[in-house]
Amino acid sequence: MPASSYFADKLCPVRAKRERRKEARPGELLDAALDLFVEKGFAATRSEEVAARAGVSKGTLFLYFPSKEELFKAVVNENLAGRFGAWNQEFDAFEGSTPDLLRHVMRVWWERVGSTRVSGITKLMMCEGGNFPELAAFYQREVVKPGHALLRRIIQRGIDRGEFAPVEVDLAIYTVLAPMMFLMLWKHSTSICVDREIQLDPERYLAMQTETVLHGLCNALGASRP
Amino acid sequence: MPASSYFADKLCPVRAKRERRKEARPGELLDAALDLFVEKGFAATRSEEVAARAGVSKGTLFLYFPSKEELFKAVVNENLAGRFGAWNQEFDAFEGSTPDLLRHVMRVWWERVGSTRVSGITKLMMCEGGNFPELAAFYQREVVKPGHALLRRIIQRGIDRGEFAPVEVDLAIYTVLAPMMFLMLWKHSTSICVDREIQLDPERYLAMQTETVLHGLCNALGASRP
Amino acid sequence: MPASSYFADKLCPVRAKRERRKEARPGELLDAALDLFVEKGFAATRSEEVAARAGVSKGTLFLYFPSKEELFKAVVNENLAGRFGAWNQEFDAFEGSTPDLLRHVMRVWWERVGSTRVSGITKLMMCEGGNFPELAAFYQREVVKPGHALLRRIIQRGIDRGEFAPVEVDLAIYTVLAPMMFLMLWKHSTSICVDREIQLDPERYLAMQTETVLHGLCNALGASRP
Amino acid sequence: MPASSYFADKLCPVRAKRERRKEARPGELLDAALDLFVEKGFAATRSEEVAARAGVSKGTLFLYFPSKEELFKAVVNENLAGRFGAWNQEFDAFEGSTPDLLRHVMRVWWERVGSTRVSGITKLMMCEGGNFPELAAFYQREVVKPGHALLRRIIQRGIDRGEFAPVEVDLAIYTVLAPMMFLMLWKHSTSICVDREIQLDPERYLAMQTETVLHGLCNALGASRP
DNA sequence: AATGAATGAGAGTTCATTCAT
DNA sequence: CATGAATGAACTCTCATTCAT
Repeated sequence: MPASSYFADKLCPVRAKRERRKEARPGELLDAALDLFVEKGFAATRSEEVAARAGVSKGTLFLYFPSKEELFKAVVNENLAGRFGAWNQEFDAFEGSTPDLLRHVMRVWWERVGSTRVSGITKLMMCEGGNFPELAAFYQREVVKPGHALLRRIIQRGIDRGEFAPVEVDLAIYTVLAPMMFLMLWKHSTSICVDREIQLDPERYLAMQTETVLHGLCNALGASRP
Repeated sequence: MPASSYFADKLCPVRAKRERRKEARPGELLDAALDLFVEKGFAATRSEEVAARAGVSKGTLFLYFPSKEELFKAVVNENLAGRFGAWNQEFDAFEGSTPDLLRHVMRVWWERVGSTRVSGITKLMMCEGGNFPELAAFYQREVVKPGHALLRRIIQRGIDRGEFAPVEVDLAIYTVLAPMMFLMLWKHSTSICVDREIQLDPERYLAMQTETVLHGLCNALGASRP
Repeated sequence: MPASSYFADKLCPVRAKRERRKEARPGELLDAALDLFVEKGFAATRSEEVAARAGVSKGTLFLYFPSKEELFKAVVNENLAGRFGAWNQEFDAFEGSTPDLLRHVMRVWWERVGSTRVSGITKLMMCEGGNFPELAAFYQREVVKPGHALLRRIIQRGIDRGEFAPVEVDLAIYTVLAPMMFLMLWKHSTSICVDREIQLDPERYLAMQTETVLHGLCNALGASRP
Repeated sequence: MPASSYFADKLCPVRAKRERRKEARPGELLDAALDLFVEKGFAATRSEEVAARAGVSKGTLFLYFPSKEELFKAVVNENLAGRFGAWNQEFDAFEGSTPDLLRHVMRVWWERVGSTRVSGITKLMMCEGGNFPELAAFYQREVVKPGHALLRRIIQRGIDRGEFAPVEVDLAIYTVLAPMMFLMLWKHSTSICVDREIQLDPERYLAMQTETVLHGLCNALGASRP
């Protein structure tokens, strides 16, 4: 579970209980907000409920976050935007083949994002982005762009190393993205599934799609119909 | 574009202006409602705005539909639920191979649903179903179930005719559904796309996925892990 | 059942069915209105429902009565205000003792008003008069005043003939009125009664109260404070 | 005037202004609501007006009472339902004869209910109960039943002590109730009274009716016609 | 720092009345 | 005469945000 990194968490060994709670506040609020945003969406989540779930009063929420939109942005930072630095470093350090890197990336993505609450944020943005242009712009800038850049570098790495065919990179990004996005939507759209989620095994689905994608990338299937 | 079949439109060459408007009203309202529901979602669409777009006043809307929820249900009936009868007939009459039938179905689906406003309804249900349980139940019953049944029959046809491997049918349904659902989401989540939709050519994407799926169905890839 | 006397009902032996219906319209509307006003009250009765019960359209109602208030006034005229003329004549012609006249009046009132739907109008005015000042004024003028006058003449007759003590007439009126009004309220307040109206036998109650009142009138109990 | 006992009012000598207001709010709102319900009835009273009369905004009202119906129930509790406990105790402790007890009860009822705004609630229920079934049921349960029980015990006491004839108790209840209910209706139906309420002196009316009722109870007049 | 009472714009829905046909 | 489609003001209830304490 990501700790509160949006608000400084300077380490300090000795700390009174009261004070610790105070410093934990933003994190608790972000945690509650993530829960509720994912469960109900942005518009349908009431500020008061976020506060209640974090164990504080409505007023306190607005003490830390000047508006519901800013709260949402903080949630995005905490759980997605703020983590690209580490991810980029991690993947840059990868030493194996690019197909293996891509397999690794998709597995890791599933573990850290896809299978967690965090994937609900992406679903939320797809659903409500149109109604909250400022949030959409923020998400674009802070999540979509870095995410695309990350994938672009990987694909470019494959092309540069001769492991991938010289595909059109911007198109290839979406080939990789598509199965991940579908899984997120699926996972959070319980209302549309018939008999609980027995039907779709996410990990098998993802593994299969990964291979399909790799097949395409290695053989330039994405560029022309066979 | 589907004509108003939800409300009877008996032909009658001579017709007073007022009366014609009356008969056109439900259709106009459903049309406006579809637009707005797709654009903003269910909760964020204001009844008055639907009325305004149809060129009538707030009160008139409630003359035809007793509540916003019923309006939505009527939109679903008009554009999805009410059309399964014809689709079933059409596909039952297909005489070629089952792989060709599946290719036909997916192309036709794209033409008539996926590429039109109607796909926005499915996106909407995935996004807001959780907040409107009655609508979710209605959609389940009137759209999801018939849709699954339609696909199930096709897949079963393939198995029966020895064209498909004896895959687990309920699982296979989702393999077919996945790319269609992804496309719908994608199309209606402009707020998340970077530079307009240059990036993803839906028809190419769909064609490719169709072949992948068919490959899986014909070789039972979905039945056992490679 | 009082026929439509508010609208002229000139007798005419031969009449086409269509035309008769036309002339019956106002009466049917008044009848429906009486039903609904008594059942739901003035404010809670919807114009459309009155029309529907009379078998005509909303528009037709407003063709005969320019507003809901005028409709109500017509109902009052038809069932109460317009009948004082006949009642006065009838009671003026009474030849027995004044106590017997009073007994007769109260019995007759119960038969023609108290026990019928019409008593609901009085209840309605007591309940909603405050919210509809114009109706209250109309009812005052057209029903309360004539009613008081009717009773005043009877009581005065008793005094003049030496049958009643020289009571304060205006006070005595209310002594007579009270049990009648209570009965009306009671009859139309089913929501407050515990086990259906088994408990109160209106006729016995009225008979008893009549004797009590007569006792008071004959012995001037109402005339001086003890 | 009944103090706010529906909401606890723990005494606390020192109190910040804001907090004092908060504790007073429910009482102020109930007070305003009683005023307006009595003046206009339930349906015709607008929530916003209640709030305004209590000196707060629309929203504040709904902070304390989740709906107009609940507000009404609270008013009933505060002014009627919640007071039967004390009344029962008080009357149980009475040591005189049962006729004196009944005289006392009726006098006390007039002082504490009949002559106050509270009697307007009963009038309101008689007028609008039919349109608001849930309120009617609540009033039945919380007021009518306890009220009947209270009277039943008194009448039974009289019979048990040989002071009353062995009348049918359930019928006798209504004999006692009738004059009280008439007075309430009368008092709140100003719109029907001719020249202000000069005409009916409630206390004299009640005293007279009390004696009539007692006469009946002591001599079993209620059981058979003389 | 923390509270929670208070606000008020805005949503869905109802219904008396009008008027073109 | 008769219709019923259309209107729009009015009503109840919600919730993000403010601010005195």
